[in-house]
Parts: sequence; structure tokens; C-alpha cells
Amino acid sequence: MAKQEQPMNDQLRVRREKMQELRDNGMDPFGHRFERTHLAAEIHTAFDAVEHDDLLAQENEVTISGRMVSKRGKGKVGFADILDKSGRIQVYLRKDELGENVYHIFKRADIGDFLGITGHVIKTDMGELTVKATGLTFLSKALRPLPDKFHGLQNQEQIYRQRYLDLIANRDSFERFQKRSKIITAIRSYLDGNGFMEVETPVLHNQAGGANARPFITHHNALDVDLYMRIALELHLKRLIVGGFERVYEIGRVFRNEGMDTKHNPEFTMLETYVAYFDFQDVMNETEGIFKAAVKAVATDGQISYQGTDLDLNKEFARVHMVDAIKAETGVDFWQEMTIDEARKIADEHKVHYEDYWQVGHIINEFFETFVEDKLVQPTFVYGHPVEISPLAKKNADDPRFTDRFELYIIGNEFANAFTELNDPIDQRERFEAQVAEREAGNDEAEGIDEDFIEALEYGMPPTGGLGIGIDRLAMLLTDSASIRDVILFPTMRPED
RNA sequence: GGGCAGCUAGCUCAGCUGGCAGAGCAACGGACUCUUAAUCCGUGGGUCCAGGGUUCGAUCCCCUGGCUGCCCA
Repeated sequence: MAKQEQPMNDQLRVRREKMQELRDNGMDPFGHRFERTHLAAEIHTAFDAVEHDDLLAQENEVTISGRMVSKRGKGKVGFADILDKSGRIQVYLRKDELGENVYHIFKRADIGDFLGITGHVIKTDMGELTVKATGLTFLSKALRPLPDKFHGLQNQEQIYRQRYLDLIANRDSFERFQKRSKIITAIRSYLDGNGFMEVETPVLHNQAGGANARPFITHHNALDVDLYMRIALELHLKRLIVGGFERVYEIGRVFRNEGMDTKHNPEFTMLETYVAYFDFQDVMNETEGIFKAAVKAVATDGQISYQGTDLDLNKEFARVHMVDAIKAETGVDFWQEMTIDEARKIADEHKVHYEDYWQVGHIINEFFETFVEDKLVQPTFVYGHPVEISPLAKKNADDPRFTDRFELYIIGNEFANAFTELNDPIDQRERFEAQVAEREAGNDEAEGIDEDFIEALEYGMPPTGGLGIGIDRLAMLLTDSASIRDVILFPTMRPED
């Protein structure tokens, strides 16, 4: 692994000698701009279908550049594979075509070096599309050997710490991150096409709100104040709804100071959107639109498979009230009005755990998480969350125990969280106060009171539908990745020493 | 936080009951003018994660620590 004072082994030494050899021959081992005419994939697209003899006759000239990732030498001819962002193409070099000096550069080049090749597109006797070189430019020296060309890089730690090696050696990983990018582009494009404006809001907060999570704390020297890394985008985006933008979204990094596992990285990417005059039903439609646009980036038919489970993201997503879902699974009817003691008794009967400070709504939520969540395999909107666990959501007009909130579940995991936004500043203050009471009762993830946000609401916020989607989880789903670390280029790692 | 597994050459991995550290790829030297995990002959390459203990002797057994992965709370 890359340490500063790493002793040189034979391979490092030899590659440095070759670097010097290039210099001695008047070549820069770390070269200059190079203009190529084709990517590897473009050559394949253009010429894969052309017959051997036709290619030979056409003498199509191309110039490519990339990293030499394998090399098959014979005495006076050689083959190599050149890798660029689009893929691989084989090159064929002959001493009698290139001359002694240029062929020598190829002979001395190591796997990992960057080369520029000009030549004619041919097919070999084996039928492989190949650039037969008429010229070669040495572009950049690799002073370290690449991972095994056949097995790739398997060491998990190195895959995460030295992602560039993973990207070079493991093409599936390279393509996974291309997919992630395409997914995000598709989401942006969908939102931009629906009248949204993309905005940027602060990462450094005076107070971390908008979600239940512990924040990272940092310090601003000039102001001499502690600041919090944001745990959500919510409260600033709603200020922008107050400001009149009506449709806003942000795709940005949020930070939560909690444990790490296959589904949690301390920093991750959230999408949040807010639309004036929407309610949560409208947001369900919006969410479905976003998911269907995202899945199209990786599977045009909307059919995907996640860790062996087939999923259809094409059909309409199911919608079920949380209380109905619990009733269907357990027979327990939380539509019944009940006291906290009655709820605790039901919880005891079903061996459901609860904390002292929990209200009925917390227990309902626990029932959902215990008995229902895992059962939701195909995309399902679960709505009507209890007010106690939804401090920023508007109460349901007919039954104020519940909110106009939903979460989207797929294969037992939460993929979206949304609600008709609470725009009553008086109610909002009471919800924040309830959060503070929870914090004092022992829930260190509960929110505080954001006075500045309440003041913004007091100026008037239109009825609004808001949505949050964890982009990393979505990328996992759509790339069939078991761990969040497989969709984050540089996941958080403990320092090596 | 708890449990399990891994850490050996640049990479991928073997290493028996505790007895001189191994292979493939990569590298180096040589042969080879259509190869494709090229082939053939030859060569070099190790802080066996770190520290301690047991032992005549430890990559191997024991203890402590580190990093990583997986599972659980």
C-alpha cells in the first residue's frame, strides 16, 4: 500500500530505470497533449461489422490513446490492449513497419504505461478488430505495476482505499460508477424538465435540523463558533419555497455522525425536492416519475434484479396506509383510539420493544418496522405516519394522530421519505418543542428548535409537498450492489496508521 | 458495542502435525513476424499485519493490538 517511505522492490526500480532511459533518448516520460480521433468503442462501433479484406483495402486511419493493460510480444511483432474510458482495443505493432527505434519503445513499455497509437484498422486472422500501428507516441510512464490482469484487484481494503486501481483493474466497477452518474443525470433531467430549479444551500449549519441524526461538529475560527455539518437539506429548501421559487431541488452531500455498515456511510448524497401547492399524493406521483426516469438509465424495460430478487419498476407502485399494513400483517388495529398504557399492553403482547418516552405513535411505528417493513418487496408507498415521528409533516385533516407523510419501500428498504409539509408556524414550534422533550428524555437524535426557520414560516409558506431520496441507496438498487461502499467512489475509511 | 473470518512476493492465492517460504500472473535475461490469461528456456524478488509469550525451533500454537470484510444489536 502507498506509504511514503516504502522501500523499492525490483519492479519499482526497473520502471524508474526505464523512465530514465526514455529521458536519455530525448523523450518525456510524462508527456504532453495528444489528439486522438477515436475512442476504442467508436472503432468497434464503426468497424466491427466490416469484413477482414474490406478493412485491409480501406486503410482507415485512426489515432487512439490510453493505458496499455496487456501485452503479448513476439520477437519482431507485438500485440497490446489499450484501455480508454470507452473500453479496450487491440493494437498490433511490427518492427518492420515502425522501425528499430519506435519498436524499441514498445518493447520497453510496461503494462500501465499510457501510449498514443496511430494506425490502420484491421482484423487479425483470429477476427479481432485491431489497430495496426504506423506510429507510436509514449505519453506517460507508470512507475508501479498494475494489479493482476486476470484476477483484477480483489483486496477489499485496496479497492476502497485505492479506488483508482479498482477502476483500472475491475471493469464492472468502472461501469458501475458510470451508471451511478447516468442515474443522477437522469434524475436531474427529469426534474429540470418538470419546472424545477436546482439550488445550493449551506453545508455548514448553525443548527443541524431536518432529520433525526447526530451531526458532525466543526469550528469556524474567524467567527469563533461551532458549526454543524448538515444532516438534511430540508429546512433551507423550505425557506426557498417561502422565498417564492415554488419548485426547487438540491442533490447534495449530507453528513450523519453514526455507525457505518453496508447501508450507511457517514457522508452520503441526498436528493430533496419541494413543490408549492403539492400534497403528499402529488409527491407520490412525482416520486414514481423520478424512479422510473432513474431506472431507465440502467434498464430501458424497467425490470431489474437486486441480489437475486426480480423487481418491476414499470408498473404502478402500490399505496397502503401504515395502520392498514400493520393490521393486515398482525391483526392489530391501531385505528382504534387508545391510551399509551393500552398501546404498551399491545406491544407487550406482541413482544415489541418500547422506550419510556415513547407515545402511541412511536409504538405504531415500531410495529411497522418489526412486522411490515421486510415484507414490502415490490415498490410500495406506505403513508400516514404517526405525528410523533414526523415533526416536519402536516397532520392529516381527518385524523390528527397521523400525518400526510409517506415512505417508499422496495425489498424491505426505505428509498424515499416525503410529506405534505407542515407550514403552520405555531404547530411547527410545538413539534420542535416535542422534539426537545424527547431529547431531554434520552433521544439524542431528536431535533432542536430552529427559530430562524419558524420565523420564515411566519412570513407564510404555501402548501407544499416535499421529498427526500437517498441517492446512494438508489444507486445500490439500480446497480445490484450489496454495499453502499460499492457505489461511493471513496468511502470513509479509518486512517491506516 | 458483540460474534465470525481474513491479512504470506507488485497482484491473485497455496503453505500438511511446529522443522530452510511456494505457485500463477507481473518483473528481469534469452528465443519467437497474427497474439489474445501468448508460448518455450533461464533468473531475481518476502518486516509471512505489529508487539509479546510458549518452544531447541513459530507463517503455523497462545495473548495483546491494528486494519479490512461479513453477521448481529
